[in-house]
Amino acid sequence: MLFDKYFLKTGKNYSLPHLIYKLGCNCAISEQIAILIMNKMPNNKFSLSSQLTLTNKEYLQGLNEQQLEAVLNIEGPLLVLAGAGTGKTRVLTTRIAHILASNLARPNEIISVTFTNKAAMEMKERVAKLISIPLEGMAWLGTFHSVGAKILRRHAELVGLKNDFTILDSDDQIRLMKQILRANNIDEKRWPARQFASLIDGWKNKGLLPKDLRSAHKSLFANGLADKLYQQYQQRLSDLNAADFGDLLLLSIKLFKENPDILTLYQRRFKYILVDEYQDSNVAQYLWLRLLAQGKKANEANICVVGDDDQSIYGWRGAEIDNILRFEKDFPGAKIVKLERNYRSSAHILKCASKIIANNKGRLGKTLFANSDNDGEKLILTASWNGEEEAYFVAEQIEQLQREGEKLNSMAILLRTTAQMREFEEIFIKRGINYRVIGGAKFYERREIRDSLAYLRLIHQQTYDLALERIINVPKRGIGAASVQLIHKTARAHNISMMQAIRLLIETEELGAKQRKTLSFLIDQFDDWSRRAKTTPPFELAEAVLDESGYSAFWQNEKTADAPGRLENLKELVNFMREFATLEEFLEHIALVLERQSDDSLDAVSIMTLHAAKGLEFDNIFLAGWEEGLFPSQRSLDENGLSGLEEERRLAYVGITRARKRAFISLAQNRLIHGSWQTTIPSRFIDELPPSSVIINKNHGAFVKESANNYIDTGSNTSNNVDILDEFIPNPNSDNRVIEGKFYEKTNNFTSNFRIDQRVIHRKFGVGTITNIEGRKLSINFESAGPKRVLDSFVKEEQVKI
DNA sequence: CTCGTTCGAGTTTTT
DNA sequence: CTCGAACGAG
Repeated sequence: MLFDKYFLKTGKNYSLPHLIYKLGCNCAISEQIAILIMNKMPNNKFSLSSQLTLTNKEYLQGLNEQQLEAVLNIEGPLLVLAGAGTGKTRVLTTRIAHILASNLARPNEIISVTFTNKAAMEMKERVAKLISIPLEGMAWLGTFHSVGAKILRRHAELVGLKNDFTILDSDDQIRLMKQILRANNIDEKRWPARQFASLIDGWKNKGLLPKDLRSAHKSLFANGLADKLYQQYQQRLSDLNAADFGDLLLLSIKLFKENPDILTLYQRRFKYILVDEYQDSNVAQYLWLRLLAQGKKANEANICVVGDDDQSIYGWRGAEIDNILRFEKDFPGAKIVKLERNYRSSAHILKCASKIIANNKGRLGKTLFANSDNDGEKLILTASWNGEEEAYFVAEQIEQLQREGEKLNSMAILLRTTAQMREFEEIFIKRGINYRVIGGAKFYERREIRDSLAYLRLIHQQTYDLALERIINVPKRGIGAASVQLIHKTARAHNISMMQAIRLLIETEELGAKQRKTLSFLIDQFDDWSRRAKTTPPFELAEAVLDESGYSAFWQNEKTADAPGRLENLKELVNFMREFATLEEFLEHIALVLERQSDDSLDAVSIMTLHAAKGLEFDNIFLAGWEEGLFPSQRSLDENGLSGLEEERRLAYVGITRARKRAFISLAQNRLIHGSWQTTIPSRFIDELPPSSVIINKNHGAFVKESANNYIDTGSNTSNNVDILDEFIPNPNSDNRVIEGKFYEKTNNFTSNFRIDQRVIHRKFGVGTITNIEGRKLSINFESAGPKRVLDSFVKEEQVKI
């Protein structure tokens, strides 16, 4: 390079501005040189500050050396290994800002992909904040799937679709699958549609079309018919002008492979490729990226991937940790930047996380170090008698933190399984601690939302049979399986949509008189709605449809505990639609990006799975259920052996690194699993914690021993955590245990936190009012079910669940 | 066609 | 235990 020559020839330490002046470079090039100099000079004579003065770009302010290196190295392949809490998003967004500000590409010439809508949104907003460019400019910043869909829509006809193809949700997918299995006379008991759907999903994640299946794949389902069924499924999708999630990438790959001219078009267009959370990418995503990057030689590809091999926790869903491990091989000469300065957690917390993850083999190897000098608080380890007491401990601890001035918003409970959530919800309701459940059933996966969307899709596109099947008898109209079968048969026979088939059938005698009348009315309604859709704003239309179809009334009449919540969700959906000018525009976005943002204006503890916690951070983290079999999960161990264990360990790493100030790990000695009590063994991960950063809490029900100190600081104690813990494992025969100095009896004399005249909700009986309380037994007068006596743990206070 | 009952299965789930 | 799907009686 020119610079190399110059530098070697002069051998002098010119000031950077001087150098640049001499070389007459423009600003963007000069930054490259700054980096080169930094690398060339053994003791880094050019300080960071001189570089900043030089570049004088305010968006670069405050980046550390590694971050700056990741941002400024824009030419050629780059792997950024970003440990937890090291400013990964900041690097990505600043890098985009830098490319744009240096006029190296226009916004629509940068493709940057993420896994979640949330991450994509955050990036858009942060880029816009760094440099003032309009958000719409970043047309190719989005999730893998939304970008894939965008490309696919432009060339749909080349893969057997029309450009207005529908994106199927997993519900529709299963429905379609069932039809195919039925048509092939396959025993649905022995070969469930759900299982086949997940198999196909797995194949699509691996980039496999039906023709690519090997016999080992085929034999996994229906005695070797798997490829035929998969083929039929793809054919049906094409007939329906629909694609499932997997297709968005798989068909894009197919499109690129079969049409090199189109691929070239995109390779030229995308001057820079950026990928977030690369450790979570699967084979299909890898192939897709590689095709796009192949416009240039591998060592010149402008592809920048950011990720953390230690946070790869989606292997069970097809993510290939190998993608990140072999990036250097795929792109020879790739530069690797490690971000290891952690701005989030205290030193003790980082030590715990690092010690655990160090037990994994095959890592790229990073060591996080804390940014502050203060070691912070040690991790607190607590054993409880059972799950209920564990939740009790957490609740007490939360209240204690609250008394110390911590907000509920600063706390989160991270669990391995969703099944563990119930116990926490129950105690929080009893104690009046606000909480929110993150993840779980997604907004768009809820029945009421899917039903509403089916109506709207059908209004937009009357040929969308799957939607019609979904709502033809919702609310109940007296159109049962027999009628649907007949409609189906007629549609197939004439090769028309089901809606068309109904139009034919209501002119004949084939249906019962009642059904004919009902369907005729329904058809008229849909025609009317479709007409109105052209002039009415979407939210108004939706409101009218939900009302006129009787769908809202259906939930209003339903007296179950969740009915009010569902009505709330419907309102929310209608509200959300206000942002859209046309129904089409709304539906276009809905399949990929309907998410409910949580309301942080309310102070509440968050409850979520460890998986859902990735990317989030809280001051105070509770990690519950650290028991062998539960965490690490037995199934992971059984099915994936060592690699399964390592993924569980990464999950532990993710969990601990969510904490800024405090982390609490807890376990229960006994746990109710599938209805029977099991004695547990503390998780092996507990043994992997560094004793010098852990405190064992014996001020809890599990610990019968009296002691002046509430905690044992293991300090430099050589014995491992579990041995120490063992000393304090409770006596199973003792019913009375000490919690925070108070006498707490396990069962009978428990006073209920409910009060007479309080309004409560019961899972089965619905809403009612408490008339009497005896210990834990409540007498309740239910509005629909009448007076009943139930245990307090079966009812919840009537309130809108957040 | 609808409602009630029994039966069986049971991590994690970014799109 | 606790949810859904499947089946049989009105």
